[in-house]
Amino acid sequence: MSRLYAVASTSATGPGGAGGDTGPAAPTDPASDLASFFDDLVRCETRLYNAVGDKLRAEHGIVTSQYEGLRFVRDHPECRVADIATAFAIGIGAASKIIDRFEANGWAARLPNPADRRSSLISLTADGATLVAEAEQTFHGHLAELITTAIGAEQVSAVGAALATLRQALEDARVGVPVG
Amino acid sequence: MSRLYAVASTSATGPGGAGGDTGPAAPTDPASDLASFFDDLVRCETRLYNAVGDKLRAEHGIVTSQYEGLRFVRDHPECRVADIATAFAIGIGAASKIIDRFEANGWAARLPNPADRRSSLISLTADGATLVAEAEQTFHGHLAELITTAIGAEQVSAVGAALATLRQALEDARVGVPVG
DNA sequence: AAGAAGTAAATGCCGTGGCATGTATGAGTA
DNA sequence: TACTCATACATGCCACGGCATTTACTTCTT
Repeated sequence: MSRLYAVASTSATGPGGAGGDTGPAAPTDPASDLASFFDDLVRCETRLYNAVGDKLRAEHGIVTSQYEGLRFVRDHPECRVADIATAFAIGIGAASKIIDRFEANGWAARLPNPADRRSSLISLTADGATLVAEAEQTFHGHLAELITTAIGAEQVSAVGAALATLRQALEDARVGVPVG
Repeated sequence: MSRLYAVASTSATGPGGAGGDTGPAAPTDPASDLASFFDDLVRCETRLYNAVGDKLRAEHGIVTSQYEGLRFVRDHPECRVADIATAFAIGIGAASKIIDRFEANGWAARLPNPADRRSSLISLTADGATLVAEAEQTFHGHLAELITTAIGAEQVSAVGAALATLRQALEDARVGVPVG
């Protein structure tokens, strides 16, 4: 027998969006709206993250989180472990382990921090730089394929702007930062 | 000293690759745009997911993924393990283990499926229904607090519509579905 | 009917992140 | 200096998901 997929609450608000019909009663219940928003956000993120990761693994032997970490270290040379944790809203321990693996793979190195011997300055090795440069091509290409076939460039811009605003607000308020 | 946070957005064309950029006043390089879009999407998702999870754990002893699973089972009574895997774009094994934990906690039960003895029909117990109803209040309240203080309702609608479209496209194309 | 092939999901191993704890170092104070 | 407190990180244990494998059942083919 046929099964329902992800019908759930969500998307039901429909493309009409702005107008918002919603059949029987309330035009747009704010709580439902936010729940749908969150749901769609999480589902899009999961699938895009998975799909890009599949591609990155197949072509470069890394996954999305590693790609993101490599790119961050490249763009922030001599960063510290805590910087990585902050940027990705993960715990310090997790960030430390990410760098452990980068070092084990020869992609990055911890250099002594002369200003503070508790921490290290992290930078990519030549291998790491090569890897991330190659992976970036794959990443951009596949992302474009996935997104632009589904929504238009102007929607990407609009959503991107709103998400950037939201992101900034969450970061400023230190929302959703793990403890350790 | 204090370190930069996640600047990444559009500035990433840094050293090395400079080459043929579109120029200083053209912030709409499609590849960069999509990368920023993805980055902001992932960061927003992570922080919201973490923040809501903190609240849910504090007040109900569950985390976001469990809340989502409970809500799905409530909204899809007699669903099967595969339905859960499909809805959340996770593997069958992971979905099976989620239900294992729900059962262990007394929140859901596997009932025999008369139409196919390989699978079970999953439904919430009374405890599970109570829990998800309570958690839903927390979820909605906290989500509203986090989002509406950052972006306006019309932006939520616009972004939500675009994300719903994207989500639908990704689901239709079976993008980002794990194997197992 | 019998065998082959496909499907649903349970299980094991592994990698990864969260959280708690431990350890070294730096900063502040008397 | 000595003492206290805060910081930066490393490490250990646990929970969870991906993937591979296994088991039970169903469906298809002949």
